[in-house]
Amino acid sequence: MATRAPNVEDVARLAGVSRQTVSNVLNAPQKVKPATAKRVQAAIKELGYRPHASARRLRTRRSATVGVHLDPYRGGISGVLLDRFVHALTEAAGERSVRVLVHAARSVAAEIAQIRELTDSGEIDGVVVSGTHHDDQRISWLAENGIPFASFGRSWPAATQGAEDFRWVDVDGAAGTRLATEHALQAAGRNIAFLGWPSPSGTGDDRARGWQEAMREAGAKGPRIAAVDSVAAGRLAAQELLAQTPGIDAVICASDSLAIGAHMAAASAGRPELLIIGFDNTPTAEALGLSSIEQHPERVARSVLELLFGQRGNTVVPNPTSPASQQRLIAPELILRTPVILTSLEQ
Amino acid sequence: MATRAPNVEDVARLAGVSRQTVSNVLNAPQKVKPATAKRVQAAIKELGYRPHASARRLRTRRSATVGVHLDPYRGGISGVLLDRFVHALTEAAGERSVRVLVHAARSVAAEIAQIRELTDSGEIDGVVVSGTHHDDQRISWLAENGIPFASFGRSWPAATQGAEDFRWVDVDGAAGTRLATEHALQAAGRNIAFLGWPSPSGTGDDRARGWQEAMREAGAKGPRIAAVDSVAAGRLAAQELLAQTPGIDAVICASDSLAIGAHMAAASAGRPELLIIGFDNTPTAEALGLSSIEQHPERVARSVLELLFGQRGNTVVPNPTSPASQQRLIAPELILRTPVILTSLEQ
DNA sequence: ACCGCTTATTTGAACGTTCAAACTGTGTTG
DNA sequence: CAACACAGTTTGAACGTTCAAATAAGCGGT
Repeated sequence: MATRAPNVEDVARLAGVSRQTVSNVLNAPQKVKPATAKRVQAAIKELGYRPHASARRLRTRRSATVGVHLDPYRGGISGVLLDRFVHALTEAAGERSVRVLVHAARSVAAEIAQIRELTDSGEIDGVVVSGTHHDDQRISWLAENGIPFASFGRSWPAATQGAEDFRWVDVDGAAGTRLATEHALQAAGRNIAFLGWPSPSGTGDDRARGWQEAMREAGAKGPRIAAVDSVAAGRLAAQELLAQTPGIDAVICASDSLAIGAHMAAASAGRPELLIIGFDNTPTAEALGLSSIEQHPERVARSVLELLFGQRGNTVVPNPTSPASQQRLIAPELILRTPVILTSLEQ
Repeated sequence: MATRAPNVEDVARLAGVSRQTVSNVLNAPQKVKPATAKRVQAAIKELGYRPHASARRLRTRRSATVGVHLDPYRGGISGVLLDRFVHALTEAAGERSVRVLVHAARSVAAEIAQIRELTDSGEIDGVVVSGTHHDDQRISWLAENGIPFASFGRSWPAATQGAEDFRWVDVDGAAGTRLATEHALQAAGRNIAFLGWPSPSGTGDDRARGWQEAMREAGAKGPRIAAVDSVAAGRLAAQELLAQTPGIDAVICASDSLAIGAHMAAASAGRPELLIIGFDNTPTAEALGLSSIEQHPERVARSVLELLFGQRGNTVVPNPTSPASQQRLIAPELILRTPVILTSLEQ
């Protein structure tokens, strides 16, 4: 028992060839005569040979591994979407033999320090960044240090500072709220409010724009209000909205948290049937039967990997130097549900 | 630009010592005279030296990396707890320089194949398993193949078959439902129902037991009903319960999904104030203000790592051969909230 | 028969680290 | 004072792979 694991030499001996030929069978099969390859494959199978990853990494100086930062758990439902993204990324990476290494840090500085350590020590070849924002330090740092990366989240104007332009995939938030607004115009009425986040917010303003444009095109008008991203804040803001503007026909929200809050407020105000549409399509929205915008994080993950590793394979592509078509917008989808109507009896 | 990264030899030259001394400064400082260590540290800093992980792994035959399987995303809120666990595991691992490699597979067979590949190729030293169940194939396979592992989820009788006993950490489900039941007995009344999952279910039956025991001790009695783990099924089951047993004072649930369903059913039945307590303390329960049992996945993660890697360090401990105290139960906590009372107006 | 060209295969070296053993110097002990 | 223990340090080798260069084999054309 516990005998040494077979290596490339053992396989070579059994197959009657040299080390390098075995290596070629695995890494460049077209260089090997089919008959030879067959013998080698048989030897590999017989011995149960598996290449030692560290030796390969040491020699090739590539790890075929990508680092993903996990944002700290804050409670609330906002983190759920990113977890779905990480899941999807892991699945897509597995299909092309790319490994996913997750890491966590409490601050941006610590995150950067960690990425530096992981790349310097050769543990990862590149990084997937998520949740980019205005003036994102990570982006410029990664670009300056020549570390290959791609992001879930676009380059918001200020973030681009220093870093030319980089590879990103994002969900077309404006298209999402446009879908929602157009549906509401048709199904509920013309007085449609938008409940979003305080400006400036790249993602938030983008989502507001879809509503705004759809309203303008329809010649309709409605109030735009803002609240920080939580159920409680959304509820408060919606409460005030409904009190001041009684004729509201629907509320388009920048997140499911806000939508849930709005739903509660609507029920309190005696309008439990009010059409409310959220964003992110979280399990919570699903549980309550709230309509929402599905981001399709699986598609985002696949695209991010394509930008970072190319169409196929597990070798990272260096950061682009000239602005090429290295950005992709994913079309979201409107998920309509019949809501569980709420009526708050408190207060 | 793009000059070769410094290695141990470069540091040695600059500090006027040998390779091995540099290595010792990093891995066994007590073997090095303080004055020498200081010189070496300075040289390391000056060059910005960082050991190459692959070379180290190759030589030591350890990767200081643990594999974690991500269960496929099924929608619903049940996966949220595991994501929290993965987060916590990543944070705790980072503190002791253990890497976390996530992988995904669509079937148990594929998961096992993946673990085999990752261990054979030396990418991971051990595995963290979650969601153990009756007759869990992974457990026996890991044990048979001598792959170090620890699990979030205990060894349910049938799962132990073949594998003696293994290292696990779990949340004391019975203690959780006992807390919930005792609170309900005191705050709501003596007729308390339990809404759980169909038997046999290791986790589910364990949670039922806490309610059962607390009720017996109080000399109280109540119905036990079952539904598959979804909001819809929970709602249906609770609807029926409330129709058949009008005197119910509270409902203890095996999950937040069931609790949300029960909450809706209660509102429908004109009893929106009925005390309902869920399990898992998901963001959804938080958003709705539902009381629930907090599992403290952070504590679980820390314990799992301690079992797998020992009190400190990043070297895996082999699977135990004799039954030692290699299991831990984490005490859950009852989180009380003032619910957003629901009344369904449908139907 | 020779050359040139391609295809197939082998050989030596290198990636950067740590292990194991050898080698110093310094103090302790009988 | 020789023998010994021991802390501190160095040296050669090894981990398993792939790169780069060298060799061998096949083959058509002159």
